[in-house]
Amino acid sequence: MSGIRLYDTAAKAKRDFIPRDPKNITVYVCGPTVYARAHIGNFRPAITFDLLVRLLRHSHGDGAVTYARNITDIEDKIMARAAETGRDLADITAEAERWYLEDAAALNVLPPDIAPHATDHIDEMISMMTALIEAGHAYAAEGHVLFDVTSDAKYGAVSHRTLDDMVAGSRVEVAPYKKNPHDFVMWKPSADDQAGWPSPWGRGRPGWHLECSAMIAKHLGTTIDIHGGGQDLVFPHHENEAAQSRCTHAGAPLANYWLHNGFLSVDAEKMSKSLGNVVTIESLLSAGHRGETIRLAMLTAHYRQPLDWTDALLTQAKTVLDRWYRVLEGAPVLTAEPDAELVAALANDLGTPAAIARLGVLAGTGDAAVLRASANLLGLLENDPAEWREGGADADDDIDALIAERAAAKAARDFATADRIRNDLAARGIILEDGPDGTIWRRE
RNA sequence: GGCCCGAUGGCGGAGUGGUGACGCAGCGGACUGCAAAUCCGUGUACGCCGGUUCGAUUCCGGCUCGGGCCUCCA
Repeated sequence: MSGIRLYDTAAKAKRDFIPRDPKNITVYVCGPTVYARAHIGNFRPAITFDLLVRLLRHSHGDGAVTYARNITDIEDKIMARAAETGRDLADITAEAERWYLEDAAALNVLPPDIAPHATDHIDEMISMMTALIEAGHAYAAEGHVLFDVTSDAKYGAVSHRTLDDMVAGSRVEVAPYKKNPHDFVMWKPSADDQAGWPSPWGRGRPGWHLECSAMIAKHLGTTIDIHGGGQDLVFPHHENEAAQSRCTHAGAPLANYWLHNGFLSVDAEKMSKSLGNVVTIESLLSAGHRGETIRLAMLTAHYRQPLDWTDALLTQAKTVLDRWYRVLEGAPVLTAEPDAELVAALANDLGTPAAIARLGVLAGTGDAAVLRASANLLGLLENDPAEWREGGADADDDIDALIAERAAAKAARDFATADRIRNDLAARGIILEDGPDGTIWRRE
């Protein structure tokens, strides 16, 4: 009994988390489609489920969790990018994947145990489609392979909508080769100049939903413990994954718990290219924000709540981190167990706001070891305190000299000179703090 | 039109059937040559209308507003 409770989208309720096997917990999260710089919204699931995996490892042991996060490296957006740039598809995906991993590392997002690529699993996908066709759950038509949603009595169970609901709201043009308007594509034909693979139904490429089902089955098994993603993926992506996998595996569920993170807006508006308000991790980092600041800002809201991304949010996160790091600086680095109340807060459906409030209390006690251990569980306070304060390795050499000069001026009661030095440094983003042991500086 | 989620002080953000956490900002004080940092103190909020209840922000119903999905999307 782990004491962990998680909100399961399919059950519409918080449920006690009971793993299939406490020594082998499986978690799968839909990772990025690699064709461009990822934005902060893309990293909300990455951070959320990184935290979940850290918590599961804490409660069940480091070796008890297998975490997979896929890379979607074949998709129409990627193909469009290749066509418009004339670049090789593999170049685009390799570059974008490298960017994604760099950004993830900056945010203290641990690498998953398994990072399967869609294009490495074409054979598994073809096997799955073949099995589904044989079982009467899918059919081939005009080079496509489609899933027959009417063949699956449980279709709609994850997202809580029925085929009747969908028909009522449908405004989709029905492709002529579909038996039912809501049948979805698992395989589609590729033109000669498009990326494609040979298959029993002709040269083509997989649909997005199929990739995840095939990769989960191969790497994690028929039924996994937790499947995560953004709330926009509930339908159709996860519904379709669930249907394919369930029908391939004689009714066995794909996942026992479905977790979805809420959406992120920027200055109260949806992030979109047309509004020009897409915020990438890279742009925040080059503006001088640090990954840990971004991570804390992201965790201030509960993962299922909407979060509005603003400069004020980042500023507040930086202020709080500065304060916590001050508690660590100068304190001996001791090992400790994370605070029990903080763990309990996280165990309650990843209650990061309560956990962060608890970190504030711990900082107030001055117990650096417990503060550090507890914050580390959230992927925070992992830097060296002095390096954090000075903001990295690019410190200018003359700061110490100027501080000494100011100290001399102060000793001579030449406060005009002392204040001029302090103001000049402030203009460079260097804040001086006078203490009993002399003056230290920190990055603004 | 259908399905789902949300609405708490200046801002961020928990939580609870019965004095409404915590953080940021603000304000007052201590400290400081003055600041910064730190410490102490401090004000303001539960979208609207009904219902259940001795009592609702918390439960139920309706409404309004916002978000997600129904087509690619974290």
